[in-house]
Amino acid sequence: MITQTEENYIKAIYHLGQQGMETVSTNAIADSLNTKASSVTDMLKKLAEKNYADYIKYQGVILTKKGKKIAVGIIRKHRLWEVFLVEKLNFTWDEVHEVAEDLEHIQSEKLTDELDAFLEHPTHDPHGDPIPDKNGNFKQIEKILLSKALVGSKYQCVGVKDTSSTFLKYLDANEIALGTELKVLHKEPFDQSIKIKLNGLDTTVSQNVAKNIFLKTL
Amino acid sequence: MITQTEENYIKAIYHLGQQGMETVSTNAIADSLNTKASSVTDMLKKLAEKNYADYIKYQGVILTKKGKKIAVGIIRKHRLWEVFLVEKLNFTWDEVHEVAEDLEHIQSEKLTDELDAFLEHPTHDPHGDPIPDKNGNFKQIEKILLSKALVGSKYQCVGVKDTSSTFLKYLDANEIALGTELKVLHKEPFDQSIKIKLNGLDTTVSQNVAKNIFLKTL
DNA sequence: ATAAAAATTTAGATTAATCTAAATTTAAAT
DNA sequence: ATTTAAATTTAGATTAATCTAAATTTTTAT
Ligand SMILES: [Mn+2]
Ligand SMILES: [Mn+2]
Ligand SMILES: [Mn+2]
Ligand SMILES: [Mn+2]
Repeated sequence: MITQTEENYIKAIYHLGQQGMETVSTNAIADSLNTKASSVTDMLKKLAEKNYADYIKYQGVILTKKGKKIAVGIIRKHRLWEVFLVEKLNFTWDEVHEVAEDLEHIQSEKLTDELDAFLEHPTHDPHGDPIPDKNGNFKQIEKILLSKALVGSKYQCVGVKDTSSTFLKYLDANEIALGTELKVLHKEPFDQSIKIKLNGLDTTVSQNVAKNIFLKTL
Repeated sequence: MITQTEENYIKAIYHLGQQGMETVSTNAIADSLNTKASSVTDMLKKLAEKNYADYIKYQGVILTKKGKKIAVGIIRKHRLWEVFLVEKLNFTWDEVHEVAEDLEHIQSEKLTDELDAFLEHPTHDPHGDPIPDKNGNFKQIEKILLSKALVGSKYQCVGVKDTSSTFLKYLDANEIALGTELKVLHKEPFDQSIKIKLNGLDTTVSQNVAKNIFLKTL
């Protein structure tokens, strides 16, 4: 039996460790879950106790195979629900994350698999993130951040890092969506802002924005 | 802020009080939620404290207007999800209740209303129970239990009281479904079992079964 | 009207998740 | 190599939900 709270911690560890391969610090988890470090320590002991994670005092935590499997299952559900909300229930991409945060904890293998089939086995969620299949497999496509793109090259927008409503609404307002093509015109040395050609016209985005847009080379 | 547990208690009180009009006893709630009476007492104090219910020590509990509104909202979600699972995700009517028990607690007005629209505003769930609309309104159709039906009369099956998987599977095996027409042939005085004509042939059902099938007079 | 039975509440514990403040360990800086 | 700072853990409390066992109230039966 696994609680919703345990699931949220496991998912956070997975994401912070980039697929659960790296060791994750107590404070990083506390920040990402908006809790205090002492609460995290308590939970890490429990997760280790239940064999979802390997944890060494003061040294950080890393998911076990069992923990990774749980994480991928939750992420699969989260992303499938996001697709459902956008494709079937008229949600916009900035509205889905919060609701999916709860729906991802519903325990029913049949529900998940039938939802997957109903949506015709989508491979990516509304933010461009890949959806694990029933066996937990998915391929991360080659993508780079706009902040690391090369001046003069052409790219296609394939994902976002920040999925907050404010950021996604900013992208909407500036007509940046998944699939949008752009060319990097200039990178300002002073503040790292980037000028791009987008839908015919020139736009400048801040470094903060550039660090949250994933691109694929064209 | 309302917890999932509080919601489950409120729903139970609503159902036990037949739309929350009657006073409900501590033990009745404990039975229906599989908890102990002492736990119920604690929760009743809390529900009263939060103005979801009026509670008098030793005298029972009844929902306030605020409590009833919560209850109807949860029931609306529960039944909409049941329709979704059957209509869109290939669940059978005996599989939906358990999952809906969790889905009913997802808090998102947009989700509920869009789901309602996506399903084309269904009026009844897979067990024949009416689905409250956005304002909490619904009409209970005139229905009687098979156990109280008149010998010689014709009826149509419009609902079930027990929604357990075992009971619903029994009905499937005996080809009794919503919409099925039947005629009451005989009521056995000894054990209250009832002989009915169903799909052309004669069947006998126990009193226990008869007490869980709702009929509409034809 | 009493006594016995049933229902309900209280008292005292337990488990999960969280917090603040203090103690400890590790990392960084002189 | 010390000292200082940062990160992490421990100690001790708190809130929600639950339980068992004991006490109280209400109901039922004599
Ligand atoms: Mn979550
Ligand atoms: Mn997403
Ligand atoms: Mn429920
Ligand atoms: Mn139902």
